[in-house]
Amino acid sequence: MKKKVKITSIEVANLAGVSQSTVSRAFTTESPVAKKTREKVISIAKRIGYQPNAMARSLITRKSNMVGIVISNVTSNPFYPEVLDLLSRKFQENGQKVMLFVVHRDQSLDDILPQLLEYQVDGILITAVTLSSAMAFECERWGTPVTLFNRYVPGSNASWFCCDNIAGGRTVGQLFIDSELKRPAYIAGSENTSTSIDREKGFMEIMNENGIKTLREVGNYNYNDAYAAAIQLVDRPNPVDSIFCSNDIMAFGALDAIRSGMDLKVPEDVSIIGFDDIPMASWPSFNLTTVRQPVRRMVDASVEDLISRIKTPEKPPNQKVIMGEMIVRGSSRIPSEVSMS
Amino acid sequence: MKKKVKITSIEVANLAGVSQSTVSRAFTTESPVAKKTREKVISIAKRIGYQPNAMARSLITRKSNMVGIVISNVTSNPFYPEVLDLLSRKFQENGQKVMLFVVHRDQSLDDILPQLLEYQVDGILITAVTLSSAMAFECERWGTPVTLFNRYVPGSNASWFCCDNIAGGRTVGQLFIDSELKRPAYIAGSENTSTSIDREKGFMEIMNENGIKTLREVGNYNYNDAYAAAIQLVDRPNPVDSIFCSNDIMAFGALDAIRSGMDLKVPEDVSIIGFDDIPMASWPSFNLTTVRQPVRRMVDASVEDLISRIKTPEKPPNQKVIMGEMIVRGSSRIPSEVSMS
DNA sequence: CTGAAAGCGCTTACAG
DNA sequence: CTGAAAGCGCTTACAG
Repeated sequence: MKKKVKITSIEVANLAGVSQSTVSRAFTTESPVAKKTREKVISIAKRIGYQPNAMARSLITRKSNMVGIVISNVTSNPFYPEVLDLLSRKFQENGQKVMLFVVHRDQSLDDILPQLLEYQVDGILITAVTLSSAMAFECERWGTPVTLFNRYVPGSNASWFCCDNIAGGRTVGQLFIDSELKRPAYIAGSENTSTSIDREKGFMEIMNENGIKTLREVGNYNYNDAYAAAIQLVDRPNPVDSIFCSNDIMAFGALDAIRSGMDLKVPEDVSIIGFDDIPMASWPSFNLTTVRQPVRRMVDASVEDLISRIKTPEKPPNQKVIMGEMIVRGSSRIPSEVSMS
Repeated sequence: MKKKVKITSIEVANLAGVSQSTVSRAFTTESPVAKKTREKVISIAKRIGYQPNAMARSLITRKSNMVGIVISNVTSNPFYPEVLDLLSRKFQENGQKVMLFVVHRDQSLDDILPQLLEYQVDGILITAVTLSSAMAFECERWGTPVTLFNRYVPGSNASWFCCDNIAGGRTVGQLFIDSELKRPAYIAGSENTSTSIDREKGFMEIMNENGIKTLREVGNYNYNDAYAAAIQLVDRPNPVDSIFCSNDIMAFGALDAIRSGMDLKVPEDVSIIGFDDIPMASWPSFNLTTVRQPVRRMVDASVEDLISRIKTPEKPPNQKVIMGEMIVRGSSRIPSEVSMS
């Protein structure tokens, strides 16, 4: 490969017979340059393959036009690739470049955020990862706004946007009750995530209000653990007749466990409801009743919040909960079936 | 949010009673600094929340320690989130930050690569996207190495690493033949992708060698199109008895179409084989026979190639094809069944 | 509208 | 081992 020869604005200036400042202005839309001068500069630049160096520009303007996205579970839950796709598209539309970090179980945000700050990102969007309040403080000290997607940190001044997980859990509980299901269970995601905790909270509230006892297993937001958990719930003296899984992937595991593992029928023997409404939920193999997360609105809200706080740093953070929607498909008994029988 | 007050190395220098150069050296492992001096500087830096500005550093060192990843299909094929996850992890382990671009159908690489170059990325990794030779030239002119993952550009000096798609297609064809299937079909991915073209090529070679006529539909690498395509192939006078789908997601569509749509049996009526071996392929709902792409080896090879060409720009590009592995599950008839019958 | 000059925050020869 | 100084490639007052 050819030796890297950097072309700078000075060379363009020489070729165009103008000063370096003028070349710089030609590349900034708002700067005052004679139309003819700009055209000449641009055409020479194109010819010799010149483009302004974004590092140098960021250094002097003190904005990088980069945001950091921190995400996890890209591989274990198809919901997050979609979130990432929408987020990155929306940032691109707003002229922000994306510096990406995919977090793994063994990694801590404490190692990642400093790298983002070092690169002077204008803002940070965190999804599917919990932010410690120490790190929240660190970002605040740097003056870098942080927005959380589907997580929250009480008492920090990060913005956050969540699906209304408690309300979602309640809706599922109510549907079970309306369908006259008597032995419900909850399969939790990862124990320490607010999403799983809040969905469980809403679900249990309804069950308690109706005096219904509920079983509980942990599925860690993955297919295999949920598969095993579902077997536990059904392969017992007094088996469960309905399972609420904290996400769709686990619901698929439960579904497969009930049908292939236990040779029972869904929804006749067991009703199953998930959470997310990923595209696969509507496939005939699953046909899953689930709570649809309003991804698009959550993404729009998060990105707009972050961008507006980048523009106006004194803006206070936003914290909003957005309603999901129950999507009834074939994996759960429905109230009308009950009344018809 | 508090006003952004930037802390620079000068302030650390003043507090520590050393020069700014010494502060800089304290943050560079190889630089000569007295151990005590370094410790003092680092501790003061930590206290006041100082970290070197990566932009300024990149400007002078002429390396950004950033690579660009360009990807698409993150949402439509679970194979790519996994690729992205592994790629970004591997780059992180090598101290490279990742600037991410998710490409959509309406977008062209021609708009994206200049942004990457503007930000002075040290190298570019492109996956699931085709690189025009004009753009390949543009990167070469900038001296930025490019590595392709599962794509290739003939005649450019980009590196590339592909699964052996032709061999994979041949293996599938051979399995059909060994299983005495007589009416095979191919469901193509997106028409202009080398992956789909090469898998088809290998498959058709075997069929031609054995004088077997083959049907063909297009599934555009997505579930719904493949579902429709499978119906076409089966709901006809002389229906197909085996379908090779160019990826797993399409195989799921075909599977659901055959079972739920047409009420036929897999593999008794129709054998179905996919390509990728995404995690879902082993779920009981699908239990899919498929060709496993050696993702890990492909990722390792790509990242190592790119990093070594960043370090040593005069290195010639590598272009390698890596063997996949046939994973036989329940969605296809197998030769032994035939011989037993 | 345009140019000369200062400065963004670093790294790194050069000299001591 | 340490400091003073040049310079990375830009943007942007300032003056004309």
